[in-house]
Amino acid sequence: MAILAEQSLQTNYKVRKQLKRRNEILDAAAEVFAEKGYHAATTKDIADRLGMRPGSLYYYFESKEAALAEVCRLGGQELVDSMIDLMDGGLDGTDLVRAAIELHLHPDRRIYVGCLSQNRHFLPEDVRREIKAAMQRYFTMWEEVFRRAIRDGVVEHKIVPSFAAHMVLVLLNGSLPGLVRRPNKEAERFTAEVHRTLMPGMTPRGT
Amino acid sequence: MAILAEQSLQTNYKVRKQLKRRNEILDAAAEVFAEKGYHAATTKDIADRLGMRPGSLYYYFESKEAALAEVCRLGGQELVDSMIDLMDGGLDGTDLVRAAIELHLHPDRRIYVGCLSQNRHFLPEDVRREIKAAMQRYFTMWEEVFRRAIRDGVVEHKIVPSFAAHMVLVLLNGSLPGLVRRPNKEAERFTAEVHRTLMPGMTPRGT
Amino acid sequence: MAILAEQSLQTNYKVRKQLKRRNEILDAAAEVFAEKGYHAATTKDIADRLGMRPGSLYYYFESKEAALAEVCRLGGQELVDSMIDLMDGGLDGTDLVRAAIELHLHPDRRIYVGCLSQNRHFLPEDVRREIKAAMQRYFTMWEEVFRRAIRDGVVEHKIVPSFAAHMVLVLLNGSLPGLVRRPNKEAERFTAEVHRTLMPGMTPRGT
Amino acid sequence: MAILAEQSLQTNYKVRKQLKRRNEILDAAAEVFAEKGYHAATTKDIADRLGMRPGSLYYYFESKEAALAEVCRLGGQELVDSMIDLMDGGLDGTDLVRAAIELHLHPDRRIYVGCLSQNRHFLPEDVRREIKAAMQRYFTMWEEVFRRAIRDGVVEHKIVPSFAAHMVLVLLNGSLPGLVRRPNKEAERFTAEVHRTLMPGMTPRGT
DNA sequence: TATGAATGAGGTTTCATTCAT
DNA sequence: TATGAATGAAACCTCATTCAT
Repeated sequence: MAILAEQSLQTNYKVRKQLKRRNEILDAAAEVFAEKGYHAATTKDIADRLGMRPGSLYYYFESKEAALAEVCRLGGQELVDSMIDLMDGGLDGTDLVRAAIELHLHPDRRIYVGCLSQNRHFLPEDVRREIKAAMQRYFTMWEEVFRRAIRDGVVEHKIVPSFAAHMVLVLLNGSLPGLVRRPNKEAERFTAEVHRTLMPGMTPRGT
Repeated sequence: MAILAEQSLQTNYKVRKQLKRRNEILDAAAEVFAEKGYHAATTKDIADRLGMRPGSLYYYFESKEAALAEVCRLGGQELVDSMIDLMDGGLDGTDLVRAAIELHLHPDRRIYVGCLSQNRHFLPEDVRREIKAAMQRYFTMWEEVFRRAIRDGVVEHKIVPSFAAHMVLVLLNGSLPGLVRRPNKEAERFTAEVHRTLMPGMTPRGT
Repeated sequence: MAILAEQSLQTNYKVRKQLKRRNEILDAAAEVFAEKGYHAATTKDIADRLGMRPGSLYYYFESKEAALAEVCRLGGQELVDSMIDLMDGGLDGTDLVRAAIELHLHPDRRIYVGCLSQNRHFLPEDVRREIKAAMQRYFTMWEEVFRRAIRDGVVEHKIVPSFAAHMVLVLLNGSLPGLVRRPNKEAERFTAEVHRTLMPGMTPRGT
Repeated sequence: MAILAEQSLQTNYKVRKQLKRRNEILDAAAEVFAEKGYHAATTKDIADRLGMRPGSLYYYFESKEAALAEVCRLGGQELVDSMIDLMDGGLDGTDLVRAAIELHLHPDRRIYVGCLSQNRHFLPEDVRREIKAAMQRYFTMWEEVFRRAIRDGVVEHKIVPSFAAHMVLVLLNGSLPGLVRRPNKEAERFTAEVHRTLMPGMTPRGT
């Protein structure tokens, strides 16, 4: 039994190590895809960033496309999950909107979200459908964010939640490529500025 | 002399015809580049849209990259020129902002602007610099738009023109891919909605 | 109308020329596949035999696999068609068997049949099914050949047609790789010898 | 001395164990090579069949090619050795031919012989020569089988031994791929049927 | 003016092989 | 003794580009 336990520990360690490497590769892929776009990015670009040879990537992924799929899936999942947490978090008014913006631009997610927003169109039909469903959920929650903000009186009630959500997302996604591979400070400043510019505009007058 | 004149006329006609074809090709290229992105777009995609064979494109352009350069140059030029006209046009307040938005999304320019905003990073250094300069001028005029709007009291004076310009452009460019190859009605509706959502948010309170 | 006719002629000529080249490539592919086997054969092997570069093959075929599929399809079709003609040709007894052997080893078909018999297992499911159906028909006709030969008294009635057909085909297919790329004389001699060795063995005693 | 003897015993055991594993690998390799052909077979295919990883095979073999060489060598050796035994065994007439067929299709050898007959062409020159020599001897003994069969009056004297040998071998080898990985019953039935179909055909009339 | 055919550079992918552990 | 990870050569394939016609 002692041996079994030891083996299990070692196996566990190996699996963890492999998963770690896999994630490093995913990170590199996400970064390159987000920066250059899926088609302009080569497997060599990804490998270079890891000090590997292109062929070695295939030890972890079936294909370049499969890596893209995984990045997009993870990105979507992350976005949805953390947004669910956020909605349950009891924030309200302006704080909720700001937190949602921060969530979208969060450094840990930035490259995944950037990759996702730019390149999901290149995925095969079935994966695309899956991703689309996640993004739908995410979008719905953004609408809810604005609905709550309106309810809390920090956003003008004439504003249509779905359109506001659309605009914010375009705005954030469009700014992502510029933020990838930049110091976090810059992103934080950007977040603040988005919030400062957006919110007063949406705030009801006479407040 | 009569003969010479005739020749000249005919030459003129031929040149015009050639130029027309060249423009058709530019349109097709702009469209495909805007839709798929430069690297995902193939010369065959472009040729197909014209009922041609890929090789024939090279009668009009030195390379795929040269076509991209031309599209971007023209797009930038167009944007700058029409913006200059707009600034000289005597519009003020809300009308000016709305006109600037319309200008950016104008059907005749849409694919060129869409191509430009997505793909200029892929151009060789020298062309990129040229394009960048044009975009700088364009950006400066957008700042001026907001400065005037603030002066006219239709935009909150706390809003920073440069940041407002940046956001509007990201917003418009990010929405372009969804508008290419769609009926104009949709784009018009979109323009209106952008304006309606954006402006109240920027309008000073107590007005 | 004169122009149209001329165009049509030219088009016709071009199409014929393209088809001819395509067939040359199919021949080369069939030859290489038959000699080395599908997996050992490289696109370079095929291209070399044509004085081309590997990439150029893709002007005519979607993939190496598609070329294999086409070769197998054509080989199967040819075998079935010519066997149908043979069965309708009024030959009987020994002549029929000999003609069927000759048909299978015919120089025009040799490489296609050799390729088909060796490599059809490597085709994707759907093509394989199609080929299998053709081979089934072909096999059935071979059974009929032996049935007629038994009826005509030149083959012992104790012999089971299906098994005889199986054996002859294994024998012929197994000999094909050795015959590809050899002077026809040799194949003719081989055919004769197969016939001479096979038939007396199958002939009823007391004749 | 006691210690030394113990060590020696242990070493002996280890060597035996290693040799056993080596043979298991050879079996797996032979099987895969016979089924798919040398080039279509991957080291992973072989390893999978043994519950190993491809890299581990290299503990026992220098290369994939070396494994093929070994399989072919062993197959050829086995064929020759057992054929020598057979020729010395005092069988005659029909029994000899049948025994030779059984020998060639014997379950213990099937995959080795199948691999050998299909893939020896892929071996490097020197090994190929060695194998060829063995096959020559084997072939010569098959001729002798037919010569004896003719002498014993069970095969028509008009039949040329060398050609008969060639045909039988093509027939048997061509049937091998279909028999690998099938229950032995089937192979036995096949052997019987080959014999039954072949022999009456070769038997002299008026017997 | 356009095209059919070919090219070659460069990309993705496979896989036998190596080696530290 | 076996393996996980990596490698690199070589394969397949794509596509911008050329050029004779």
